[in-house]
Amino acid sequence: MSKTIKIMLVDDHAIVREGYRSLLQKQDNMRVIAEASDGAQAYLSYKEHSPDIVIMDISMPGQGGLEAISRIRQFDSEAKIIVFSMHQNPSFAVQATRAGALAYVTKSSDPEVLIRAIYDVQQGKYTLSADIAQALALEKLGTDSAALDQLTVREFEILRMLVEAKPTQDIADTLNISPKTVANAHYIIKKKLGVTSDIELTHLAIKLNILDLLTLSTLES
Amino acid sequence: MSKTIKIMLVDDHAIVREGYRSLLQKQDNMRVIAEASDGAQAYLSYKEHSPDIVIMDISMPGQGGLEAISRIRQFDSEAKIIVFSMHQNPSFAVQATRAGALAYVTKSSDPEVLIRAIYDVQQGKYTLSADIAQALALEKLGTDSAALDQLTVREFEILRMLVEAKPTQDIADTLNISPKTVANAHYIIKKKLGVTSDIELTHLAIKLNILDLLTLSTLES
DNA sequence: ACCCTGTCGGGCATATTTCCCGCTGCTTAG
DNA sequence: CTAAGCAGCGGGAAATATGCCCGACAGGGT
Repeated sequence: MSKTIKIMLVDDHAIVREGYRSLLQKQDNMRVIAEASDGAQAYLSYKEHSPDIVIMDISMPGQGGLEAISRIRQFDSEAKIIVFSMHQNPSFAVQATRAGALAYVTKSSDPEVLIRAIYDVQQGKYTLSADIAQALALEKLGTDSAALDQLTVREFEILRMLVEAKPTQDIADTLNISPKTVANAHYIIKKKLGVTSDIELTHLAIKLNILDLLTLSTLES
Repeated sequence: MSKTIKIMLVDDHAIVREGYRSLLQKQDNMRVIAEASDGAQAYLSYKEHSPDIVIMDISMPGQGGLEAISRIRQFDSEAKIIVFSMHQNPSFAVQATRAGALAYVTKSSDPEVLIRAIYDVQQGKYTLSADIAQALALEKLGTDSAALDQLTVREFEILRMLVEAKPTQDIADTLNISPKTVANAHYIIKKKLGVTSDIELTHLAIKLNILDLLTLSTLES
């Protein structure tokens, strides 16, 4: 434990970065050397600062965290990235690790879980927070749809944008690919998930907690 | 600036509470005197500590923040509550203020916006973060929930089946009309409601409580 | 080197959407 | 009674989207 671990924080909420910093300052062998508030910045900042560990949120505006993880790992295949997410859905963990993350910790975990994960990842160990590990285990037991895990990282990302009702053109723009590719992915996604209409697709997204209902509902009154 | 402002924090993510604390410590006239990680705790803790200001997240497990706000205000109609949420959706702000919050600040705002809100609320002023104020203004010019009244009875009937992902053919069969008519109605409905995709249509249906989520969600965890 | 998988997009036949139209039947007002 | 208006029904035709195919290319693993 002699060497100082250099850490980069990526989260679009300033208050959360404040929290990380405050938390990590209490560990005398960790230092926050860089921060970013979106995926694109994260990539640039990684190249500039070469941190030992990246702590990254994956639900960020624009080109999200998964894309950033891929890009960073493409640049440095040794990059050690911990995903720190609000999503309890194990499929997010699956996609994150597929994109190249070494750990997945939920924000509802105790702060010490994150600290543990940093040490583990530093030593090259893979980590899942307890709640996710359990959910993943349940999913394995055949229960419900691990159907999402059939999707590739890219497809998953496109799916998330699709079910937020983003127009094909917008998706193509943010991912810098052709609308035709998005349309093809759209088709593949429906095929893999076994649905035939966009409405069914949306239902599925709700069931699988990809679509955050809280962002839409809140009615009655 | 003589009196110290006593603050209670309510957020289910420990890391975010850490962030608040770190941030507020920098203000020498504010002190965090209590914390809670869910709505029920928040209510009990409020009664015990009588803070000057409550900073509350509203997307929490269980009975959530809105419920907690109502309960607290029922107990103390002078309670000063700031909602600090990740949701940019203005209807959250509407709901929050309806429940009795005096301010709504998004987590993507600069930390200083929260500090400002604390001072404002302390003086009884109502505050919205800039992004929400704008979104709310836009919403006024745009869609409103009475859009449904534009639909004829038949159209409404077809809409309900559509958003349940019933195939066009099935709808035609149950209503004893031609699939072509259903397709036409489908088109008219989207046009009247001002949406361009079926995914948007489904979102709208959820917002307007046409689609009964309980029939598909099976939520847990 | 080789295969395998993921990503990207062109091609193209088919299906759907979009918008127009005309027809019916029911109400309401003049 | 009669015209006007609206709901419902569905055909036609052009514009788009979908479904499914393909080939290309890059990176990883054996």
